[in-house]
Amino acid sequence: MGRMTPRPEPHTTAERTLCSLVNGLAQQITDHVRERALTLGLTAAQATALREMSGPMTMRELAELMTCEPSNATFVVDKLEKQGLVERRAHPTDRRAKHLVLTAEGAATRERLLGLLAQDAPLAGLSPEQQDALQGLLEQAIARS
Amino acid sequence: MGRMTPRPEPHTTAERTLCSLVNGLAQQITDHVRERALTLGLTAAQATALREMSGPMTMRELAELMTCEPSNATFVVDKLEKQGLVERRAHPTDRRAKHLVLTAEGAATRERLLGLLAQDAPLAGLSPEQQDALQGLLEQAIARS
DNA sequence: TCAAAATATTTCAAGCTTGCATAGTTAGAA
DNA sequence: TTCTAACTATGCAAGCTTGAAATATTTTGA
Repeated sequence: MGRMTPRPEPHTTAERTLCSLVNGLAQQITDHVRERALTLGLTAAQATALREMSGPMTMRELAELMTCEPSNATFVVDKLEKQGLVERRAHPTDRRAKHLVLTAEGAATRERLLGLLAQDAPLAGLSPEQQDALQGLLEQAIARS
Repeated sequence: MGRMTPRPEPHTTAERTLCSLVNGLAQQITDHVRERALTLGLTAAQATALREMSGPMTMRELAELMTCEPSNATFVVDKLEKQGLVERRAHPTDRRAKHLVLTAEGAATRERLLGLLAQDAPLAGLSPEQQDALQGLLEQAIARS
C-alpha cells in the first residue's frame, strides 16, 4: 500500500504559518492605505502609485516600485491622469518610454497622502531595533530567489 | 510662506521601506503559489483556498484563513465546487452556515498541492532561527492593531 | 415570548491584477 | 550598415477582490 499521510503536516507547517503571517501583514498594510486614501478620493491602488512617485519615472519603473505588472501600472496611471494628478510626457532620451510627472495638484495630493499614511501606520508596534531586524530578515528572504 | 518640504521624507522612509518589503515578499509568495498551482490546473486563489482546507469548516472560517472577505470565499469555493474538489454541506448545528468538505479528489489534489508548495518555497533562504525571529516580529506587528 | 440585533452566506457592481498579444523603438551582432 | 532580439508601453480577456445590499437564521435582551 501507499503512504497514509499520517501526520497532518510534517515540517512545512512552520513555513506556511510564516507565509500566512506575511500575507496577513501585507493585507493589513493595504487596508490601512485603502482607508486613508479614501479621504482623498483615491483607491488603494491609486494611492500606492502616487506614494511611489517621488520624482519623474517611466511606467516600468513605477510598476517595479508598485510590485506589479506594467499593464497594471498603465491602468492605474490612466485613472490618475484622468484626475489631473499625473502627466505622461515624452521621455527625454528614449522614445519608447513615457516620463511620468506629477502635476501641481498631484504633488499637493501626494504630500497630503504621505501625511495621512504616516498616521497610525502599521508596524508602529515594533521598536526601531525590531524594525531594523525585520528589514534585515525580509531582505534576506526576498533575495533568495 | 508655507513649508518647502525640503527633505524628501523625514523619518517615514524606514517605515515605508518596510511596507514595500512586506508587500514584495507577499507578492513573491503568491507568485510561487500561482506557478505551482498551474501544474494542477488551479489558480492561485483556488490553491490558497484548498491549502487552507485542512478539515471541515464554514465559509467564514475559510475566508478568515485566506485573509479575504467572505464574498470572495464564496466566489472561489464556487469554482472549486464546479471542479468537484469541494462540497457545501449543511452545517450540523447552524442552519445559516455551510459546512465545507473536501471530496476524495479534492483531498488528493490538496496532498499534491502541499507537496508542490513545499518545493523551493520562499523563506527557504532563512535559517530555522531566523524563521522563528521573523515569526515573532510579524506576530507582534500584526497584533498592534 | 418576541422584536431587535447579530451572524452566515450570497449576489452584484466596480475596480484591481495578471498574462498575452501588439506596435513602436532601441541596441547589439554579423 | 542591416537585421534580429530585446525592450517600452498599451489593449484586452479572464479572473480576483472589495463593499454594500439582500436573505435566512440565530442570539440577545426587554
